Amino acid sequence: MNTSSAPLPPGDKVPRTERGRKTLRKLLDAAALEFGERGFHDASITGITRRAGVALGTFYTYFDSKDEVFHALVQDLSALVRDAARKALDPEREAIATEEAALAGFLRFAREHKEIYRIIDESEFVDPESFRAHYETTARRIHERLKRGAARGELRPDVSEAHAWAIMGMNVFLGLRFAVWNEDLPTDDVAGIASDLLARGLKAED
Amino acid sequence: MNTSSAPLPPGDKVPRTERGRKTLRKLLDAAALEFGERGFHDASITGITRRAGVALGTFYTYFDSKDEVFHALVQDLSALVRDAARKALDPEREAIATEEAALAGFLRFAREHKEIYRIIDESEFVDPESFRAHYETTARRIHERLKRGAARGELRPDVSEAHAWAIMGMNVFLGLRFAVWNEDLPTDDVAGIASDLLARGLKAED
DNA sequence: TCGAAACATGAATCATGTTTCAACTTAGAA
DNA sequence: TTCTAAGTTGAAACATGATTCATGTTTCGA
Repeated sequence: MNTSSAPLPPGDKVPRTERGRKTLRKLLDAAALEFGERGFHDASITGITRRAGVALGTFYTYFDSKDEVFHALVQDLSALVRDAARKALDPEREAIATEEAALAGFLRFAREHKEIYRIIDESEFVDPESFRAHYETTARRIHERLKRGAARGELRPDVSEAHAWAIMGMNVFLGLRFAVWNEDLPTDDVAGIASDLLARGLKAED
Repeated sequence: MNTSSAPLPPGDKVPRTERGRKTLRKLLDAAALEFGERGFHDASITGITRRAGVALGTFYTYFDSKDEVFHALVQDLSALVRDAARKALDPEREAIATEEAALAGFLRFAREHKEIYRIIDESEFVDPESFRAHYETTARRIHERLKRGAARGELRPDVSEAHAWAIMGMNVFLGLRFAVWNEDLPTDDVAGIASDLLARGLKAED
């Protein structure tokens, strides 16, 4: 299910052979399923190894603990989300259209990977450092884009970190509502509404 | 710490005497502390009863399980948040100023009650029904306000559910960043930036 | 003042699921 | 071929902490 090949850092237990790398990959993919489906608390190592088709003990060849897989997983998935969003970008595009494209890409991704969404959300409680890092990095990236837009004269010159967090929150909640919980509106429509909000605000036409 | 007097519904274990009601209140307040500080998983019933100053067994006079206290707590706190936001409202105010006031109230509240923030967030995993209900209710309330603003001609006539979710997401993430994680900007400044975004969008002045 | 219903207690029981470990298999270098 | 490091196995040991319950204590209406 997960095809990222980014080298995961599971402490000192890095696999040394091809077989090892494959097993590690199987475990991570199984963990994504297990955690995504049952949540951290209800997930069990047994469930992970069963899904991965390996014995219970094998798990401890690659991870020191339940918390550690979760951490590795968040790193892995966080990178996936980043890539998905980045793929939707085009530096030529105008600033607000860029945000629209990023959101549209994010929504499409979220629909395909609802588990990922849940896991990153849950990292707030299981692995707070990663959670914080994930959102701070994301916000920083948005802020960069906004500043670039301002420099080009497309956006107001006072775009700030708060604006970036506002946009990110918007995106996350729109994703929750229109990708994870319900798909009653096309992703492009949702992204369109959001970008229109960024462009013109909500005021009635004068 | 919690002064709400809303009648909690802990199943069939409603206290019948004054003493009982007091103990229940102590347990709920203790639970808010324990869950807020350690998260659902790391929180223990022992921790709750210790904080409440009662014996372990007493807990089960009022709740059937750990999940049930958490549920009762989310109901309790969700009502608190609602009240806090409502208090900041004034039907006379113009639509966007109303949203600004609501956010400002929310941010102040979040700074005072960081645990509450965490607990409601964590309900996504421990008590998904309540989580969903909390945000759907909140979004509905925002949407109502927006429609009222549109009817008064202050907002665009096409304000939608998506707008409500966008605003809610904005508020939640601004709360996370500028109330829970860091207080480096006055709540009113943050609310001002957000309301300005709603009013004019991000485009450069023409 | 009395008795029954409420409430409180905390040691003991239980359930669950993580982690260890000693024996075994596989891969691949010499 | 042979040897060794890497990888695999799953039953058993452990840890943790949620519940139970039999025994007091308190409250309060009659």
